[in-house]
Amino acid sequence: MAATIKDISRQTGLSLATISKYLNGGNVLEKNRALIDQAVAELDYTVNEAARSLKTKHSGYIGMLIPSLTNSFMMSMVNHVQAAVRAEGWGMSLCCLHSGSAPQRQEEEREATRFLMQKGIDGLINMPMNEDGIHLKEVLEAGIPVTLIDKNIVELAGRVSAVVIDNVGACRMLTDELLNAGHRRIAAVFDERNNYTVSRRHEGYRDACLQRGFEPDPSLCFFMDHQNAGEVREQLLARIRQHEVTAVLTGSESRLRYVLRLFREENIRIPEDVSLASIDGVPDFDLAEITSAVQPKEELARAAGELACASARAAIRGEEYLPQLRTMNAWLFRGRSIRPC
Amino acid sequence: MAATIKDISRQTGLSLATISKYLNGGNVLEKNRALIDQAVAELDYTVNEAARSLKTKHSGYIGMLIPSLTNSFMMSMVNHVQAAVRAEGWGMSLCCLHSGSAPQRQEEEREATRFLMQKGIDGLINMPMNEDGIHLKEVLEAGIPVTLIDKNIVELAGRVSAVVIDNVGACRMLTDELLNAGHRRIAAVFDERNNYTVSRRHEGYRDACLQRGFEPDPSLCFFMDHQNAGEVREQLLARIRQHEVTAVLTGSESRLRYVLRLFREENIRIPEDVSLASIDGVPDFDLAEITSAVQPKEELARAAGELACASARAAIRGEEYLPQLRTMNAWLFRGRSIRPC
DNA sequence: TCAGGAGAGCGAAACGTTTCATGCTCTCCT
DNA sequence: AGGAGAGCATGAAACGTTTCGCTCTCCTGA
Repeated sequence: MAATIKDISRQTGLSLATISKYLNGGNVLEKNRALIDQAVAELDYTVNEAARSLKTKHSGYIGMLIPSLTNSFMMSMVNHVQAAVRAEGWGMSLCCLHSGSAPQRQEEEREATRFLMQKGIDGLINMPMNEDGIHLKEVLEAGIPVTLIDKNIVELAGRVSAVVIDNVGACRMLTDELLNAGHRRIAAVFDERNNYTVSRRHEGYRDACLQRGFEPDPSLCFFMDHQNAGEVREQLLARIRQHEVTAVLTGSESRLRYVLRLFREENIRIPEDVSLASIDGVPDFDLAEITSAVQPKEELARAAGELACASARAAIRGEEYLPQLRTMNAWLFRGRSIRPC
Repeated sequence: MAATIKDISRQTGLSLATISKYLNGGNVLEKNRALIDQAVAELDYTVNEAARSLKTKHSGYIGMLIPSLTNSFMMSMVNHVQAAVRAEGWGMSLCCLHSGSAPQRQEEEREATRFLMQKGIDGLINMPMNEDGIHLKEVLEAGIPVTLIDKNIVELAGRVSAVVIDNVGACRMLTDELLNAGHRRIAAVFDERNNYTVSRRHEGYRDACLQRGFEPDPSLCFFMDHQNAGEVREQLLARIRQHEVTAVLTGSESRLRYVLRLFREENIRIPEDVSLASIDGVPDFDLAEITSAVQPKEELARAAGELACASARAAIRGEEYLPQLRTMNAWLFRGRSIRPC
């Protein structure tokens, strides 16, 4: 049976209060400190987290809730959030969603949030599916600090922390790269509409074009979801074949993959037949050498982890903690997927 | 302030014991059931897991401990273990290692095991770094059931459950595929030596050759680690250039990636210059079309998750649970990376 | 010399459950 | 009518911490 503080008390002759105080960083006399240390070592004592949780009302866990775990971006987030959080002594309780359609996932996200709350978390790191943040309402009401990662929710500004990429800048940078190579008829393939990230990226794409004095052709801008994949495919192929499109910009790893597969199936060569640039390469971008905006994934994740720990600590101590918004920049990887036009 | 069982007691006039019993699936009178249900709904009661843990000595968490989270295999494991475990009502506490070298990782694995134990877990799912399972000793002593995933530890047979791939069969199958195409001088590139999975895979490779009546040339079999990467590279290239090797077998996703990068850098074409087969493709194997043994990742992970939950439940109930060994088969994906020799 | 205060230790209560032993109330049978 | 026994309900103790309010000791400075 595991030793308890009572056993330490018995062995040292000190009271529970004193021992608890010392174990939590309080001051005790040198000789008592030695006594306790010795007893702890001999009895192989470790604090019972359940009892501590009951008393202190915090759990020692940071929850992490993400919409899926099927691409290297997410993997990196999980990996480095975990590292950051553990380095500060917190456990990480992970939930990833599995439902197929977006509305189902939104519902699942609400369930999963409740699940994590129920298990007990001191802070929540979330890449939200519900763009309105409805699922975070009760989390915040319960006084649990929330850190958004990769996707911000404007309605919650000032109430939650967030760590995001400068999506506008990243997409502008990529588009500029294509524009500099002389391309003007640039198709863009984004994820589904009505999504914070997507709209920022679209904005960057449009910005870059406007700066060159032209409004991008809206019919070249695709927001691809499960519904319209086939349609997008046809449109895109037709435009490329008719040379109405000389370059393609993909707005995410998943869309890049889709486009790469499409090109391969249709024997469209990069960059001979069409130039390509993308936000985020596939993990082995050095295999494919796609020019891409590389997100500082590790920094992003670490920052989120650290922010979450800091705010959880503040919440526990009852201190005020003001939510932070941190924005990071992607850098440009120049591959061989663009040729001058 | 969150409602407690006492509030329910006050509102319904029933005793704590009755309410607790009902909440845990016990029998109460129909009218009391209704009373309690109503009070729970009105007060928005949820059980305090910390208090429950303190009393029952279990935490509601399954720990998952993996050596890294940097390839799609691991990602799949995490993703589907999480799904399986949550479906049964358990939380998942994730730890992934980050140290560079193998000995450091082994030490980190021991630390991380202690960390998880300290946080409190009812079961542990582990893909072990320490091949001797030394880090699992105190876990088992504490009566916490362990489920190994992907790598078995023979010394622990009968004391832990395990879910693994038939590595021998998978590698034999791949080697056969190369042999059937007429290849005889097949180089093999495995992960570092002294590793359960690696030795099984090597066995499969050797088996297949022996069955054709020849012992594979040991100098064509590479066990690549951080130390000898450069050497392996030179050797392998030399052999290929001198046509002493007509096909390459890679023993893992990571080694496949290494080889693919190497070939690209050196302008070695697949399958024109050399044939290739691999355990596990890269995630987009349909891009690369490498003939590979595809592991049933999802089934593997789900089985591990379910096994862990089942044994945790048994341990909690104080029932005997006998550890299981489950072996799964990989299937062959025929790409275009092999040409007849 | 003595008031005042800092520093350390202590006892007891509290956190919200579960569970054991006991007690009560019916029902049903003889 | 009386008794056995099934089926529920209950009071109280226990799980292992933390923390509040108190006491005691010892030191400082006027």
